[in-house]
Amino acid sequence: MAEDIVAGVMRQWQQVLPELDTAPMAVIGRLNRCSALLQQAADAPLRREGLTRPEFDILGTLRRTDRELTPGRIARETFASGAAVTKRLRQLEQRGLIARRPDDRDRRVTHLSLTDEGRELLDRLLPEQLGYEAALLDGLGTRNQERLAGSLGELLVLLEGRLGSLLDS
Amino acid sequence: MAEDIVAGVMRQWQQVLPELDTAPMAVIGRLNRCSALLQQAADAPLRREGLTRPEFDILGTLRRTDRELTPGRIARETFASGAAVTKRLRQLEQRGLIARRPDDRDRRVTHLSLTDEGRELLDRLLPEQLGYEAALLDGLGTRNQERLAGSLGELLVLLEGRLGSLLDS
DNA sequence: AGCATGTGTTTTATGAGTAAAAGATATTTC
DNA sequence: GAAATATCTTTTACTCATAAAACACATGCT
Repeated sequence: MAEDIVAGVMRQWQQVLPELDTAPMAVIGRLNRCSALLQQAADAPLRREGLTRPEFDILGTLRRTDRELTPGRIARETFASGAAVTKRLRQLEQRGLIARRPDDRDRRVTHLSLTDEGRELLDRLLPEQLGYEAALLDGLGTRNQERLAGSLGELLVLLEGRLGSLLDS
Repeated sequence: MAEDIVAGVMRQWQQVLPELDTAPMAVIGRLNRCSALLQQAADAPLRREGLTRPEFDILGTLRRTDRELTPGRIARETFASGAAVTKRLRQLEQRGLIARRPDDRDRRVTHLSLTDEGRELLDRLLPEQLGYEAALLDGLGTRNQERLAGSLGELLVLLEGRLGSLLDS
């Protein structure tokens, strides 16, 4: 069983400051490091199509909600700022992957939807992307993946809940 | 047991594309989301001291390796670009937290170390930071944290190993 | 000795993201 | 009906990170 980078870091701390409780690093440090590596590694299929991950997320959001969405709604759904969404939408529209439709009653709002081309690209790319990600996780073992997914789910619920109470600190 | 955001997204996909295998999302999607939330939430003690997380990492790296390091070495150790390290070192030096020493023989290289002030700041801040992170994880349960740390360690070993073979794709 | 090579650091140019302000228009209130 | 208010989108200004070029110098080879 090889040692990962974070374990090495924790061992270093133990030698220099033996009384330090480094336990949180085992979870948070590894989590951040895994995320960084995955984000760098896991988007290869997307990049081949000239899409960034946030752009892909917008296409996916439109596909899975299966209805028109406003820019503001997309911003909330993808946890991005309005400005970032504006830029991505412009880019996606220029590529012909999404289309705008003005609202009938409220001229401030526009509704976005996938074009046929956009849907075709996504439906082709998504299984490929998921397959690639599955390959990255291969070697963990199905049982381990399930446990990991479960634990992360609990943690995520915890963190989402705690977001509200973070305004205090 | 509440449902997390990723579970909701997976359910949406299941309704629109029932044959899609969304299993990787359960791990990778949650992992990325947790990391994003943690990075936003977990650095509060640092920010109070006017330090960014990457700056804090540099101080920590110097402290735990317990010897002088070159900028290049720090860049590799903290997974940052050389340019980013240059800027952070300048900032930390101006604040008097680190000191430069030119190499005796090779005038290209400089050696960096913590000043007394830098070490004092870190030794005060690190336990506080770890305590804060521990509080964030509280509610998961010790057993769950250990399992999570173990699974993430395995995944990390896997991903680190796979980094070399990523040049192929 | 002198020149090429390699290594380590810093600067420059560029791109991406965000917060805050601006712009546009509907809705509410008086 | 007019003015204030609210909401949604887009633009602007700024920060931060990176990649690539530029720079500085030691080392190795001839």
